[in-house]
Amino acid sequence: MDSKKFEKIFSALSSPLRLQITLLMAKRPLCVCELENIFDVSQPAISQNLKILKEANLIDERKEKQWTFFSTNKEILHSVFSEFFELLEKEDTFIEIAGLKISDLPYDPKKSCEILRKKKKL
Amino acid sequence: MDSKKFEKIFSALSSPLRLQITLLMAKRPLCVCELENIFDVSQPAISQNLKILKEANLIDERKEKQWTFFSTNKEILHSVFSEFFELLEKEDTFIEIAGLKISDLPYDPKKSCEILRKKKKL
DNA sequence: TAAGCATATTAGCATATGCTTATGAAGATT
DNA sequence: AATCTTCATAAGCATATGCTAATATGCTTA
Repeated sequence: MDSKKFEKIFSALSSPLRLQITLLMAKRPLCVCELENIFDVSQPAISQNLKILKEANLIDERKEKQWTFFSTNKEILHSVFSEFFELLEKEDTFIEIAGLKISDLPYDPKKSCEILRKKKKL
Repeated sequence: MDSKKFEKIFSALSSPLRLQITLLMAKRPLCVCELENIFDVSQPAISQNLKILKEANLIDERKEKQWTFFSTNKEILHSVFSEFFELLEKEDTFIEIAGLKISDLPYDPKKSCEILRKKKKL
């Protein structure tokens, strides 16, 4: 299961500044010079954080005259979160290290741990 | 706006290990000794990560005999993510540092930045 | 072509994070 | 009671993160 996408998005949204920026940019597009004044941080801090949001695929950008306007891509946010919930509800999960599915594990920790430890030794 | 809750949850889910643990525990309750064998990390690493998930309010725990079973609280996940999307769609947002709403900002960066800079100096 | 503005990038630094090993505490088992 | 087992906590360390100041890039306009 590839969860890099989720990690990137959750990580991008885990910083107070980036979360606020994301919420603001969901209302309307904003440029770096506006954001730098709205939040009291340096211009590079804004650019760096926008880069992280961009790499998480969370924002759109559009150049207009001398400015670059950034905005939150709410559609992607919605679709990724939907995917995440599908994964949460998916009936079974493969346990890579042990080469078995979670449904193969007995409910008794004594037995399940023994199975897992054996698998690990191989 | 209080966004600590969201930061905590996003941060909790931003680590590969915690994300995997969360997905597994969504399928069924698991104890520390099982998790420590499923993922190849030390027992304290599991406990510490469960603590972070617990502080984000993402897991339930239940003692049974000598074990403590942890499971993902999917209801809370759903409700918090819903709240997050409401916040995303909320029509207006207050810009604390400038003492104004985002809808008060003109669309022209030249004007908006000037307004913001003035507000900051006060 | 030069100057000015918006944004990106780099280097450097302080703090946060995430693991390990060692140890502690509480309940279960002998 | 003594020992195991399970889980939590603490200390220590390496790496990651997030800012600032300095600098570069690239576009716009005089």
